[in-house]
Parts: sequence; C-alpha cells; structure tokens
Amino acid sequence: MSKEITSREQDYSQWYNDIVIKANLADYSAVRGCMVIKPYGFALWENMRDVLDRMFKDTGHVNAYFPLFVPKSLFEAEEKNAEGFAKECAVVTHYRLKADPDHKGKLMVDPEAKLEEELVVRPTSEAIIWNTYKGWIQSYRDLPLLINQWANVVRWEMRTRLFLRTAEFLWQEGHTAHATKDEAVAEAKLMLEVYADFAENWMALPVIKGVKTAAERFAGAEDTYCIEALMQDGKALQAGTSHFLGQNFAKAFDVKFSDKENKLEYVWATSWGVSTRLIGALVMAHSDDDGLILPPKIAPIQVVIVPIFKGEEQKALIDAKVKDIVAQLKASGVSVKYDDSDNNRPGWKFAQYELQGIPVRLAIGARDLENNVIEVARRDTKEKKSVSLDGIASYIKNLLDDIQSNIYNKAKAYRDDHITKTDSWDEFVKLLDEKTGFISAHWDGTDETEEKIKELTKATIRCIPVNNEQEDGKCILTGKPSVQRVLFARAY
RNA sequence: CGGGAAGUAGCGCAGGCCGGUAGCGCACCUGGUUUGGGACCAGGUGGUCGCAGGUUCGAAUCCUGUCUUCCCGACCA
Repeated sequence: MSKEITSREQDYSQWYNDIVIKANLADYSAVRGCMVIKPYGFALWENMRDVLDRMFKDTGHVNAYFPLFVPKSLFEAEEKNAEGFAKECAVVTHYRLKADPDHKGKLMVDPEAKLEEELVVRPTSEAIIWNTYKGWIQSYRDLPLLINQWANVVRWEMRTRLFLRTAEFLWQEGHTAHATKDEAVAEAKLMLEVYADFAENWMALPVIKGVKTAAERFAGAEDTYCIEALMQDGKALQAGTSHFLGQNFAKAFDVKFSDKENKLEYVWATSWGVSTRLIGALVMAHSDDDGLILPPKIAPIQVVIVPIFKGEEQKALIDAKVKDIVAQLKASGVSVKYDDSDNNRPGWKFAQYELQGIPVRLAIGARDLENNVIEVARRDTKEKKSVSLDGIASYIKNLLDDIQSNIYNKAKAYRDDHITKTDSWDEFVKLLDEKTGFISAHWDGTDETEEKIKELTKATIRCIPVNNEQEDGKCILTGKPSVQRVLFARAY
C-alpha cells in the first residue's frame, strides 16, 4: 500500500488529487482555477496530442491557429452560442497598467486605456473562425474546409478540479465547412469515430458513442455527438464531443458559397474537440491505490530499469549489460529509462515508478547477470517474473501489448457490468445510489422530464447511444410512451 | 458565487485559547556503513509563520481585509 496516496475507498476525490500531484502530472498555481502541467504530465499530453494530430491529418484535416481574443461583437453574433458561454467568459477591458500614485511600487489599471470594444478570451473559437471563414469561402470549390487548431481556452468555472475542470485548459478544436448537410453530418460522425478509436485503442478507455439530448447539446449546435466514459466511482465523464452545427454559424457570420448551379447557399458546419480533461479520465479509469496506471501506447516512459548492486564493480557489470538491453528495446521502438541514480535505493524507486504508472519495470542485479535473466514487473497486475535476457526485447514488446489490452479489458468489464436496465423508478433511484454507473431506461423525450429527473436524482441523460435499439416502453418517471432507452448517470 | 475547513522549512504537521528566542518527522547537505520492496548512524543547512493593514513595549498567536487550495452546494457543452 502506498504511503503517499489516499485509498479510493477512504476518499475517492482525494485519491484522484493525490495521484495527479504525487505522480507529477500537475501542480496547483497562484492563479485561481488554473493548474501547471508538469513535464511528466505534459509528456503524456504530447503523446496523446501526437496520435490525435496524426489521426486528424489522416482524415484530411490541416492545422492553423486563430487568436486568443474575440471582439465582443463577433462573439455575440451567434446568439445561442454566446448565451451558452456568457456566464463563464473572461473579458479584457483595458490595455495598459500604470504606477499607482497612492501605493508606491504598485500598479493599477490605467482608466485612460479602456478598449473601445471589449475582447472576450475565447471559451471556444467558433466566432473568430467563422468570421475568418467568411473571407475564405466563395465557391463550392473552396469546400470542404477542414481545419483544426491546438489551443488554450478559458472558461471561468466556479469550481475547479485538476484536469477535469480548470479555468484554462488545452484542447484541440476542429472547425469544418461543407457544401451539404449530409457531408457535414458525416464529418461530425467521422470525428466521433476518430475520438472513440483514440479513446479505446490508445487510452484503453472504453467509451459509449451517442448523441446528446437537446438540453445537453452544445449551444449553437443542431446535434451534439459524444463519447461517454465511466470512472471507477461509477460516475460518467464526457470524454469528447463532435457537433453538427447546421447553418447556424454560416447564417450568423454570413458565410455563403456558390454551388455548381451558381446559386448562393449557406455552408454547413461542424466543430469537435477533446481536451486535457482526457488525462483526468485516464487517471480515474485505470489507476489503483498504489498510483497511476498508464496504457503503454501513450505512456511517456514504457519501461524503467532499476539496477541492484553492491559496490562499483557490480554496478559496472550491470551498466554494461543494461546498455545492451536499452539498445535492443530502443531498436524495437520501446521508450526506456535507466535509473542508475544513487540517490535512492531500489525499493524507493519501485514505489515511485509504480506511483507514476510506468507500465513495465525491469530490475537487474548480480544474481540475474549470472543466470542471464532479468526481473520483469508489470504495473497493471503487479506480477513479477524472472525472464531470460535472450529475446528480451520481443518479450517486452509482447508484454506491453498484453498490458494495453488487459487495462482495456478490465475497464470494459467494469463499464459493461455498470450498464443496468431498469423499468422501475424506485429501482432507478436505488441503482444510482448503490450500484452507480449507467442506467438504461425509457424516457418520454421531453426536456421537462429530463430536468425533473435531474432535480430528483442528480442524474442526467448522458447520451442516446448510436444505433440504439428501438423498443416500445414507458418513461421511467412519467409512464408516457417511449420508443427507446437512454443512458442516465451522475456525471463529472 | 453561498456554507465549511486549511495555509508555519521542499513535503507532512505541532505551537495559537493564555502574545515574550519558531519546533518535530521526512526530504536536503557532509562523512561513514548500505543497496533483491519506500536503509541506518553521526553531524549540519534551511522559515520576513500565505499576503496586507491594525491593536500592543512586543504578534505565528488577538482583530480586519485579501489571496490560494480542499470539501459540500449552486453553476457548468
């Protein structure tokens, strides 16, 4: 049991915070609601970003960068979107400070330097981007326009949590323009598939693809698609969203194109994003009471090697052997760190690297050298095994694959076990409190019922799964007729 | 933004009521012994007690304000 980390049973929230801090993913900062992403956490984000970036490019997208600031007049152009974000916008009103005459050595906002028009710090970039697209799109030959940007955004949250909800966060936002509705819908669905692929095959995070109800939909969208994941405390977490925006932004920003018949039409739009919140999902989906557990495919370091020795002579022999092992692993594309620092003893290192979620640990001492073996410890199951050094690289490669799928299967088994069907309101309430997870129940399709259920239970409709089975039934709350079940859960 | 708790050495905490030389454990430095699951001995370094005011001869301690964090709530794509 870790000395550093609160157990999940004792305090799940504290367990999460402990892991984020103690595994060196992030740190608190002097700015309310904003965190520092530390090198280890950022390396993880870089790996995730690189994979996603390649997936975006493989589906025809290119990167660009748009400004951090959005003039208020542009921001408010698409009314629903603006209203949706209005309450959490940071706004720049002045452009200069000056020495404060009443407080020596202090600065004050210069009242003379008020901006003509306030600048909204982007909570998302639809406005500035669609204002720009207006100048880029004239003809159907300019379409589709498939652009992504990696950026920071600011949402002035009242209550923040490391990675899960911070005032500033990093993300990517794709913004595409299309000639037809069908093509835009297809794009939104395609990117949902990309996100699901990334979550499942790289993050080992099983997700449910679905569509949001009107109440949960992105402000300004016609349809919001999402991937929903389940955390170990039974709460759902939205891990990514993809929006079909219809012609709402095209109309708000007057973006028209000439089609083949030379008719002027509004373009069709999508936007889609995932953020550093995914790191929070990763932590909460896989980790245990000893610390972080990372899927090998995105772990910053896949293998750490710890030498165990008495005296410099042994150390030299081990160094020579490890040098060879490191070369073999690197040649096989495995990222590896050799920790031969003398600051800490092996036991300390073992605990530390487990806390940081490094998938595989190798320990090697004089005894192993004699027998031409090495001790292999896997983080996910904590199994240890002595393995021959002959063919060690391919053994490790296979092991990393096995760990990747084991982590996924474990998360999936938990998730699948926590999707419960019910047709009884009493059971619905009981399940939310006791079993937790997703509850599959009939809903009459109205905002009022959804809102009422949220009031009564704090559960929201996470999504209507794609390809949802159609089945006649009665609404869990009102008893009114329903044609399908939807997934409810308490959520982050 | 409302309610609660916290902030004293890098980390974890004591001290605070009852104002009077700022302490403990871990970490760090030096030396030595060690090294197969968070080593041990000895000797050291390190703090304007979150910040700003106030009360007082004197404030970590009392008062006011403020900042940051955590928990609960409201809010949140």
